[in-house]
This record gives sequence, structure tokens and C-alpha cells, in this order.
Amino acid sequence: MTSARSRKSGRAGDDRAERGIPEATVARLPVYLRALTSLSDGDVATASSADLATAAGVNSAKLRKDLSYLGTYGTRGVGYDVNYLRYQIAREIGLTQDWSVVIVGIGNLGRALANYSGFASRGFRLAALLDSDGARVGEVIGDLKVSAVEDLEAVVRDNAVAIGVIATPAEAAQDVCDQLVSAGVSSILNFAPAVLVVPDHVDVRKVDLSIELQILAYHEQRKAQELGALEAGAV
Amino acid sequence: MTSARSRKSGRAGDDRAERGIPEATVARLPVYLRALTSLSDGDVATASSADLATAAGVNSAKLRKDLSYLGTYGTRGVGYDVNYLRYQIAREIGLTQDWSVVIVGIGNLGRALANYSGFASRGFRLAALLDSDGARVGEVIGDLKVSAVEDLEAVVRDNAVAIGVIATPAEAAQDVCDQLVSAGVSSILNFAPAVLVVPDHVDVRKVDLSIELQILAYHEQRKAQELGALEAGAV
DNA sequence: AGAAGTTTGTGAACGAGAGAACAAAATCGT
DNA sequence: ACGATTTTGTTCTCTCGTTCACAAACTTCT
Repeated sequence: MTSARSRKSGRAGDDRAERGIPEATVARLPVYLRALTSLSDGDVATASSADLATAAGVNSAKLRKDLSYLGTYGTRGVGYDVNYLRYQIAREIGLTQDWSVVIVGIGNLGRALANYSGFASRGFRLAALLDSDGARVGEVIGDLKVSAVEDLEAVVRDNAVAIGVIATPAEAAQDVCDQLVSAGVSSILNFAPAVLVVPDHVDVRKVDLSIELQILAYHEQRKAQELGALEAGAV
Repeated sequence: MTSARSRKSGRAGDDRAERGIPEATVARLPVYLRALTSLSDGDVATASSADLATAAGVNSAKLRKDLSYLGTYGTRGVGYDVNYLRYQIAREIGLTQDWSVVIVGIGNLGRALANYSGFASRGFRLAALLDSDGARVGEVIGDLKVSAVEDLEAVVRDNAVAIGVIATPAEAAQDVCDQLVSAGVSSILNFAPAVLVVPDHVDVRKVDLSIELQILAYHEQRKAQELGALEAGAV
């Protein structure tokens, strides 16, 4: 991803956190957060790394090492205080503040995303829904009205939008992306099956149904082949 | 993922392909495939690794190494025959055969997925849409009617379904997953925000909007902090 | 208080992936 | 026919990520 391996630590003497969590760890923090929330809802006050690891579906050593990048929030012989750790992870991820999000492209998928309740619940606020199709502009989804994509720049400016979600057809994706970037959005979640080109300071993550299915198909085929070879060997 | 590092090569003397493509490469093959398809549609007959790499958004050395795992399909001094390579990748992934897919959970997201045209186009056939809510059973989406989740086993058996898509709420995910597995599905694409526990022979891939947003938020926050430190330093 | 039992945090070994660099193999021009 | 040019396939090195294993630190029991 966007390398950011500069400045070891902001000010001198501030090396307990040593800014710079490995990407693989960052990707797992939200999973830990979810596991912690679920434990907390079940009124569990304390959990060991082994408990957390099973709840998150990972190896306990990995979990401990991941958490150690944030600081030393556990107690030896005891485990982790669920609510305290939950807060620390949330803070590290940046969920103690709210993030404004726009969705561009209100087709089937965009509509589903707009209705997704998990948005607001976890520190993400839908600032606007945009579409280039005049027929869709004005449609009301949830508590938002679909706006014209021409309003993009104003919406981003007025709501301090940092994250843009692209749910357009592939052909429109790069164009929308360019508009988002030039309006000042620096994080993009791309659902369109297209490769996006962006400046260095912009982060892009992609979600691609068809790629996921193809990866599964590869493994599925491989399993079938192996089975075939096994049977052939048995003859 | 599910390790499958057994048997070096099926039969003796069959070591050109040397079964066992790195996972990271497998995840990129669909991207290459898409790039090739788009070149092919533009009537490009031949492409160099550099051309393909830019179209796929990767480094050309990486692309060449990835392709070398499949065999030697290029010609030095020339490049790759677009259609030939496309076929080879499709074959390797397993797209020369059709895969039957079921979607379980026909809420907003499930409906959007069911309407997604990219399904059929690329070797994936929707065998059924299932939901546990009686009110949704019978609803017609595209050219399919929503069935009751009780029909799962029969549908999987009759259509040789290998891939299941879970688009239910988190609470129902593990239960649906267990049903899929016991019906014989061995690849699962999970859209529910839940950790699934499955036997070793089953592959699971997850797609999680909220995790993706949180990862973006982390980086976004980090960028903001860095900027802050910079300004503070300038004072 | 001290021994026994737990559980974290981390050093070290190992494995997988990325990228640079270059020899081998093809085409093209003369 | 042969040298110049292009572009692949692959080796080597480096970085990143995972896992093991264990000392340090805490609790509990006697």
C-alpha cells in the first residue's frame, strides 16, 4: 500500500507506541474489536489471549503480538480487561471520532450499502448519496435523498468527507475516483471491478465479488483434482 | 488459509506445472484475467508484461513471476498472446467449467448480489436464492424465485452446488454455514460480519464492509496525525 | 510468606512474498 | 548470416508476517 515509513516517532521520548503498526495487524484490529464488543455484550469483564483468539478466529500468539504493537494493555496471569482493551483499539483505529462517508453510484449495490445499518453504528456517518443518473436523483433512501454527482465537491467540502465509496459500473469508476480525489477525499473503497489509479497520498481498498468467487473456484477445482488423482491412484 | 501442501506432483514426469501456486498469485490471477479480457475486447492481439502490468495495476516483475507459475506462455522478445494467455489463466482458475452458486439471505445485500450481472457472465450460475423469512419466499428476483432455506440440502444436491454465499445477519451466519457444509458445499463466501468455524476441507473467504472502512479510517487518522505533527514542528 | 499455577510480552527461527537484476531466447534490420 | 534490440523467465536478496518457546509478572492457595 501507500508506504508511510517516514518519521520514526513524532517527538523525542515518545517511543512507547513507536508509530507504525504492521499492515497485517491493522487489518485484524477491527476483527478483535468486534470480538471484544461481543464479549462485552455478554458481560464478560476479562478475557485471556486464548479466549479472544478463538472469538476472533486467529492464533493466540499472533493476537498477543498484534496487541503488543498498541502498547501493553494486558495483565500477566490475568488477561485483558475487555472494555479497556476495546476502547484502546477503537482509539487506535480512529473510531473515537466520526468519519463522514459518501457513496457514489446508487444502483443495486449502492442502495444496499446505503441501507446497511452497520454504518452509523460504528462511527461512520453517511454524508450523501450521489448518482449521475438524473432519474435516481431525488430518490429517498433511509434518511438521505440522492443528490447529483455534480454536487460532489460541495458535499465533500461542507461535510469534511474523508472516505468515498465507489459503487458505480466499472466504466465510470476511474472518473468518479478522480473527482473524489480532486475534491479532497483521500481514502476510497472501491466496489467497481476496475483498477483505480490514484496519487500516492490516497489509499484505495477494493472489494470485488467476482474475484472472490474466482479464488474460491480455483481452490474448489484443486480439491476436485486432488480427489481425482487419489481415485486414479487407487485403481 | 486451508493448507494444501501435499503431493508435490500428481504423477511422475509431470513437473512443468508443479501443482501449487502461491496464494498471493492466485488472488491476482483474476485481475490479470480481467485485464486480458479488456485488452482482447480492444482487439489487442499481443501484450508485453509491462503492458499487462499497468493494466492490472501491478509491478511487471511480479506479473511475470506470477505467470511463470502457470507455465511458460510468453515469447521472449515479443510478449504474450492475449487470447491464449487468457484461456490458460481461465483454465487454471477453473473457469472453463461452470460453477453453481447459492445465495442464502435475501435482504438488501443478497438482493443486490442476486441482481449482479457479473455472476453468470463469468462461469458462475446462480442455482438458488434462499431465505428463512417466509415473507420473502416466493419473491422473484431476476429469473429466480426465492426458496425456503429448508430446501437447501435438496438444492445443493440437485445442482451440484460447490459455492455458497452467506448474506444473512451475523447471528444466523454460523448456523447457515453449518447447513451449507453438511449439505456438501466446500467453498463459502461470507458477507456477514461474523467469524465462521468450518472443517479443514472447507474454504472461507470473507467480505466485510465495516472492516474495510475501519482500515481506511486508521490510515486516514494516521495521515491527519502526521500532518498535525508537521505543523506543530513548523511552529 | 512462599510455592504453584497462569498468562502476557517478546526474542528468535522460519516461511512467504516483493522487487531488482540479468542471462536466455526470440525478432528485426541490414 | 549476424549483430542489435526486445522481452521473457528466473535467481538472489531483502522485507514482512507467522509461529514457537520461554522468561517475566501477576494471582491464588497453603
